[in-house]
Amino acid sequence: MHSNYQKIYAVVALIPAGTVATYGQVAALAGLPGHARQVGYALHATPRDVQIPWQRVINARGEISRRSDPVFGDLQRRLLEAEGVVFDEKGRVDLRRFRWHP
DNA sequence: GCAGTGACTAGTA
DNA sequence: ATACTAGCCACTG
Repeated sequence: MHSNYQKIYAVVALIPAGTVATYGQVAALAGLPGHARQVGYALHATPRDVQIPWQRVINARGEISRRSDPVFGDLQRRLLEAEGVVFDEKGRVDLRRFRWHP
């Protein structure tokens, strides 16, 4: 397991319920500025035994990023809504309201 | 080693 | 406001 993945997982684990963080934000907090794409890749490759709130990481536009299997996007939105995160009519989150401020 | 890929982003039009 | 672009960089075959 790559240590950078562990750093990313550690940061994601800190995001409180009801808030979200962007890929770039997670990368920067993990000490890996400019590695936003790797955050997405790391989450995609998260082992089942590593349990982290992956649903709280969204893109810089406040929306859930498209992936190969859309079913995970639907799951992500439902998980966030269950935590109190509100989506607008275009499926976007107001980052001014819900972004995590560590 | 090289080329393709992707849960990204900031800039430009 | 949306659409496209270039830059990004670890992973994979």
